Amino acid sequence: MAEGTRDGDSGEARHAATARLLWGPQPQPARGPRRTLDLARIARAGVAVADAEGLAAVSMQRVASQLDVTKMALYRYVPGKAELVALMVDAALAPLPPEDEPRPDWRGQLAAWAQHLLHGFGRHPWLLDATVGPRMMGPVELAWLERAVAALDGTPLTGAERLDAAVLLTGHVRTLAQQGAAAGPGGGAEAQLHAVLGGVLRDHGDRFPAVTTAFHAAATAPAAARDQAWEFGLHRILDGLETLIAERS
Amino acid sequence: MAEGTRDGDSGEARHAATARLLWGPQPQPARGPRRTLDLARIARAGVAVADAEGLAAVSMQRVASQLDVTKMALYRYVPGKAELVALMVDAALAPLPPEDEPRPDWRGQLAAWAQHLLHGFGRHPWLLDATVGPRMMGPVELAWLERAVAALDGTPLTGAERLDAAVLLTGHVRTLAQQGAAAGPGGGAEAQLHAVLGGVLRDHGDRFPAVTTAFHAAATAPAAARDQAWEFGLHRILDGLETLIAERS
DNA sequence: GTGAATCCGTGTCCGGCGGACACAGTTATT
DNA sequence: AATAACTGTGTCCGCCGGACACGGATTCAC
Repeated sequence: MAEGTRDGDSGEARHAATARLLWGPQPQPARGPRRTLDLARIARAGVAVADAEGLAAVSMQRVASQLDVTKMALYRYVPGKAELVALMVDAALAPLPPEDEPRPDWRGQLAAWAQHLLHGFGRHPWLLDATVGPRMMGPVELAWLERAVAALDGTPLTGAERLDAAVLLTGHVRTLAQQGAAAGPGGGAEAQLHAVLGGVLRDHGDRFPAVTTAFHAAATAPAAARDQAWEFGLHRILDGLETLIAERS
Repeated sequence: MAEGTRDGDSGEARHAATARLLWGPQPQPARGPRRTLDLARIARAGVAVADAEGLAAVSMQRVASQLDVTKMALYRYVPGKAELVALMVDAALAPLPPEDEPRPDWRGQLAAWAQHLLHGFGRHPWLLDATVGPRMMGPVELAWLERAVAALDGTPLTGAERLDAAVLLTGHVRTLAQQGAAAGPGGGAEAQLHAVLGGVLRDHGDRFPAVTTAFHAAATAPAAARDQAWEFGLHRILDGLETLIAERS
C-alpha cells in the first residue's frame, strides 16, 4: 500500500490506543504552548474532505492544509491515519436520530432505525470504505447499536440474538448503501454500471439464463430497483425475526 | 490517496474497459515479441500476494516482482491497479462449488450456496476490501449470482425479487466474513477486539445498558458467537423468504 | 523573577506508491 | 531487406505515510 505503515505494535495495543482516542478523556498537557487543534476539529476537517472528494482524498497533508497546519502537527493529536479515520467515522455517524418514546413496536422501531442508518450512509458514502474489517467502535457507533438492541428489549430473544439481529440489519443497510453509493454526485455511476452489465448480458447471456431473465424482467429504472431491493430485504429480515418471536411465544 | 490515480475517463468508459478486460476476448497482437505474461498469470500472482500479506501489500511493484518482471510491464496487460484488483477478485472466486442436480429445495440450495460463499471469503479475506462500492462483475462472480437466482427458479418470486434475495444473502455473508476476517493468521484479532470492547463497556456501560446486558449475557467464545450470528441471520433471511413464498401460494 | 522542564508546530528526509513517457530490442508483414 | 508494430525496461514525477531533530512558546518550581 501507499502506507509506509508503521508495523510495530500490531493488534491489541493498536486497538487499545484507538479506544483511548475515541473514548477519551484526552490527557491535558500542563506546560507548553497552547494547542491550536483538538480531535473534534480534526475529525470534522477529515469528514469535510471525505464528503467532498471521497475517502481517497483524505490524506494527512490534505486534512492538515484544511486546518492551516503542517501535516506533522496532526501527529501530535493522532497516532496515524487509521486512527484519524476512526475518529471521522464516529464524527460522521453523529448525530443520532431523535429518540422516540420507547414503544413495544419493535418492528417499526427497527425499520425506522435501519432507514435512518441508510440515510447516514447516503450522506457519507465513504463510510463504507472506512468501516471494513474488524474495528474499534466509537461512542456514537455504539450508541447506534444500543438503539437497535434496545428496540428488541421486550421480546423473547436472548442477548446474543438481539446483537445478531442488529448485525443482520446493519449488513443489509451496508449492502444497499453500497449499491447506491456515488449515485448522487457521480451523476449515476450506478446507471452506467447497469448499462455496461446489460451489454455483457447481451453478449454472454446464454451462460447466465436465470440472471438474464431476472435482469430483463426487472428492467425498471435503477433507482426504483434499489428502493425495491431495500424494502424487500428489510421486510424479509423483519419477517424472519417475527417468525422466531412468534415461535417463542 | 497514494494513487497518482489517473483521473481522466471516469465512469462509464472505465467500466467498459474493465468489462472488456474481464470478459475478453483479449486482442492478440500480430507483430512484436512474444508476450511473457497473460492475464490469468497476473491475476494468480496478485491473489498469491494478497493471500499471503493482505490487499495492502498488493502493488504493481510487488506483483511484478512476483512475476520476475518490471512493474511497467504489467501496464501492457492491465490499464491500472483497479483493473488488476478486479481480475484478482474474479480469479479468487473460482472455482464455483460443484453443481448439485437442480432440486426444488430452494432453501437448502441457498443455505449451501451461502455457506460456500462464506468459505470463499474466509479463504481470501482481502475480498472484502476489494469488493466495496459499485463494481463491474466478472464471469465467475456472475456465475455465483446465477446459482443463487436459479435456486429460486420454481418459486412464485418475481425476477427482481430473486435478485434482491441473492443480494440480501450476499450482504449477510459479507457481514459475517467481515466479523471473522483475520481471525485465522492474526491469532484472534477478533478476540482482541472483543477484549478491548469489553473494557470499554466496563468503563462506559451505563450509557449502553441494552448492549452491555446483551454482551455479557452472551459471553461465550468469540468464535462460537460468530457461528451463532451466522446461523441466526441465515435462518432469519430464509424464514423471511419462506413467509413471502407461502403468502404467494 | 528566573531558570528549567515540557510541549508545541515546523522543516527535512526517507522509502514506496501509481503512473507517464521515451527507448532499444524483437517479431511478422511487405 | 525495409518497415511497422509491439515488447519489456529505465527514468522521472508528484504524492503518500511516517521518523526525527529543531527553535519557539508556555508554565512550573524555586
